[in-house]
Amino acid sequence: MPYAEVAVNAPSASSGRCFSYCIPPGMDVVPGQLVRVPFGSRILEGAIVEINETPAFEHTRDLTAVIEEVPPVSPQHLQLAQWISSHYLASLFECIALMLPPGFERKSLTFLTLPDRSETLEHPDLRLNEDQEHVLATVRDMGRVGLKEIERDIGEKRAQSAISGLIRRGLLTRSYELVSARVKPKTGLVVEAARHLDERELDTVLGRSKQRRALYEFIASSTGPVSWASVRQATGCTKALLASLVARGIVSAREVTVTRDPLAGRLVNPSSPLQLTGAQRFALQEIVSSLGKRSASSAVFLLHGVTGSGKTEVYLQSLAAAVSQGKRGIVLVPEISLTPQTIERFSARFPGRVAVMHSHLTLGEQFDEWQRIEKGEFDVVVGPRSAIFTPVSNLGLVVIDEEHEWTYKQQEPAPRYHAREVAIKLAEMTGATVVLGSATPSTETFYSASRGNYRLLTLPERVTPFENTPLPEVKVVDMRNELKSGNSELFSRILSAAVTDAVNNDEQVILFLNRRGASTFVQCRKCGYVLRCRRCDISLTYHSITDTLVCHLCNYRMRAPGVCPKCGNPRIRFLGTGTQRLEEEAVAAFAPARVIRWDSDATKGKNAHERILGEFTRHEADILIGTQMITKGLDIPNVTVVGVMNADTGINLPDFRAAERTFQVLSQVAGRAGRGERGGKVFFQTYNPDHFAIESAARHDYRHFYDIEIIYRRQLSYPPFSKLASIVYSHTNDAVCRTEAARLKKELEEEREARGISELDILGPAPAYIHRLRGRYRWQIVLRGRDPSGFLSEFPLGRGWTVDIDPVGLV
DNA sequence: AGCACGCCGACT
DNA sequence: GTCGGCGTGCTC
Repeated sequence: MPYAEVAVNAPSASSGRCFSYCIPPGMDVVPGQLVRVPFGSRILEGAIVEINETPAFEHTRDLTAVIEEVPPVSPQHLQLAQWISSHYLASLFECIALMLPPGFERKSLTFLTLPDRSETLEHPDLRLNEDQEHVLATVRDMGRVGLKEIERDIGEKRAQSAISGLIRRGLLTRSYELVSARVKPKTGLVVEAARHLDERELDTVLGRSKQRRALYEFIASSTGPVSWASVRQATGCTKALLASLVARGIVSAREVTVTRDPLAGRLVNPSSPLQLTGAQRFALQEIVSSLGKRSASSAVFLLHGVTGSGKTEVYLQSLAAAVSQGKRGIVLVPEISLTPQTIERFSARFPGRVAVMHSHLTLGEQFDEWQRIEKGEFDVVVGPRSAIFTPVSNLGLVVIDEEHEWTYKQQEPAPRYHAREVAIKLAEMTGATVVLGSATPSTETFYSASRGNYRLLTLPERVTPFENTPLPEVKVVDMRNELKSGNSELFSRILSAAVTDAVNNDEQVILFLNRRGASTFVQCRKCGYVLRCRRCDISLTYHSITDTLVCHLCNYRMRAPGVCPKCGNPRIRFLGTGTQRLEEEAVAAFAPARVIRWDSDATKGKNAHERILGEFTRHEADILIGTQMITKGLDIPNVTVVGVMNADTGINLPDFRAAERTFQVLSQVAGRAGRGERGGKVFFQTYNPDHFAIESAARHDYRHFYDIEIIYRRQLSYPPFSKLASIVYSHTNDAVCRTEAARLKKELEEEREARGISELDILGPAPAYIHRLRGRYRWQIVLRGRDPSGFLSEFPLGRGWTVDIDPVGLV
């Protein structure tokens, strides 16, 4: 009698815990399959992880059923899910769910029905309140009512108390139903002429009906089968008319599965490989030679090349090499750069063989794309971080473009995985090669490359249509001097002059506003000094209610100073200029230049991105104002001036990666200028002209940045010299939250001593950077050490705690 | 999501 | 002593 170990979709079945079930005779199951299982009083979904002759638990119940709509998860993906579950401390079922087709819903709906025996209904001394009468009447009328509907009627709280009262008295029963597949394959009617009639037959078979004749002729004139939907649209005929033709046996009609293809109707001109530079050729050779090797360990390459150095061409030719060996590839790109241009670039090189996974596709399109990947209809899958989980068999190559991007880390909900780490793990299991590409690699990745864990491939030159266009010249503008000289405008004099010049010459300008983290820190307007935590070296966050400065890692607090502690200046200001104000000031300062704004407010609605971008590309506007969004994929030769309004706000985010982020963003913005033959100028307005992140970005010098950054990381033992884990407690009451966090910290410390672990710092508790979220307060503890994930895996956290391993951004 | 269990205060 | 509120943990 075989038994199945099942990962159940229940919140308390956290981490990798499984439950044992008996496989009833006649039920055919394999590991990786989705099943329904009895769990307490409910039926839940689960995934079979293992099948054994003996159960791991004595008292087993039977599996209820197999969920047929979903193909079993492959053994490799199952293994990957287990790794994600143990490393990121997420429930195994949630991790397996990452591998399921899009649109697979895992919701359980509750329904209310009357009990079978209805004699209790007539019981005389049952006193019911108004809500209960209402619920009972509704259920009597409808037979079966969804819990959601009752809740909509009388509110969640009242519905629950009324219903539980009724159930206790035996007047009502509750049942559950699982919605497992919200999306289904789409079918459509296809018609075809069954046989061709000659002139003489036409009249005898079709009769005198003109309409009938027109419909037949339309169908007969098309070569092969056509969809009924298109025929109906063209002829205006009804289904009854079609039926009369089918009945006469001269037209055949059948239901077929229709593929919802996101690339349908887009004609691409197939592109051929481009001529490579020496460095590109070398990189390609190295990658291709690793493809052939069937070694157990993975080969990870870091392809480090400045903007425009031709990384994509190396990806394309590496993929082509993998495909020619009968293998397949996955290309991960940050969501924001998954533009039509990117997709076209890949699909042009592999016509008809590229799958696109994208959150902007309809669920139906995602579903069909996924199914076709599973069937092996594609050689290359392009998509955001979740595309790493698509069922690509015979994986040979994984490309992660812009590997430093934080969008590769899933934040919410769990599992909070990093697609880069998952890809490396998957490659390790499949023997695939990984190529990490970036102009500004993350410090961790570059460190790995410098240690020889990854192989470093460098593309030093820019390959643009105008041979060897130098990187644009960057001018760092010291805003302290502007203030001293009496200019308190947003635009420095030099930027103002450059913009005016460009507009007069019929050239275009991009003004970039770094909005992230603005207005949370205190900065001296004279010397640019920003207060930082002495222990954690992250900037202190200003809290206006208490007029204090707080460190969000270790909870160090101080009263906000009235004068600058460094130079004594009383003008300590709070930054925060919106894109709207910048737009207004730009319109006023550079009239009659045409200004458009591109930020998350301006791009609400479908195709807004493409519309605004198109407008600017066609030179219907002279100045483009934007935030982070404009740093990606904009490639407009006519842009000759790029101004960064506040280059240093990013530096002051309370995040140990703030300098790295700033460097990356500035480098990317600087790459937006001078992509045409006229070259370009870039201006960084800043209060910190000497900061190494700004300096290195201005000099286009990654190594300079890295060499300094790695020293700071070592000094403060931040990654890559340690690993971090952030654990957050959230509660509606701030004091409860703080007390619980303090209690857990003590327990963690005791556990650390008990286990004799030396390399583990426990920082905090401190209020989380977003202290209040959706009405709940949040406090966090940060663990820093060699293996915080391993430490926490044997230390179950109670209710209300969430874990984030290797957190990115404002934790 | 329910149900059992256990702890604590108010009452017979 | 006993009833019942609710907070906590378990469901193979």
